[in-house]
Amino acid sequence: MKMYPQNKPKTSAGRPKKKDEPSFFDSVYAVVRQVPYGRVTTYGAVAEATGLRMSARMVGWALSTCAHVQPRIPAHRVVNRLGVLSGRHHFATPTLMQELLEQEGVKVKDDTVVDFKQLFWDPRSA
DNA sequence: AATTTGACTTACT
DNA sequence: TAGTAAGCCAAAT
Repeated sequence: MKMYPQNKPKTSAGRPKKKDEPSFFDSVYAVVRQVPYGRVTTYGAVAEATGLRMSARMVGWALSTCAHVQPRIPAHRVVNRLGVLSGRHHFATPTLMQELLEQEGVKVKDDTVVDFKQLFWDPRSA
């Protein structure tokens, strides 16, 4: 059940196989990197920003690979549409994501971002 | 090569 | 109001 990629995906951020064809992952990374400090966004919003609109699942997959990608992606700023830290268990430690958020001034309670609606950052408003 | 799973979301029953 | 179904695309088994 370990769906973790042993090898870097050929479409990883660092090595796009096609120069003129930005991969889905690259787009995700680009968007997530644009998330301001102390703000959060959702998988759906990122997916929409990348053109995949509702394929938010892929955003999560892309972020799963981001852990070993060079330009470290602030994946802790990406939560599901409810503001829940659904991906916390994919970090180095399950509590890392929450701690990172709290470090940035984002209050997290019960694995959910407090005032998520206010802290939500829409990629389209970049 | 086909099937299953996955950091999700929306819509229908 | 809650539960179930489908959609999305890619990687792993």
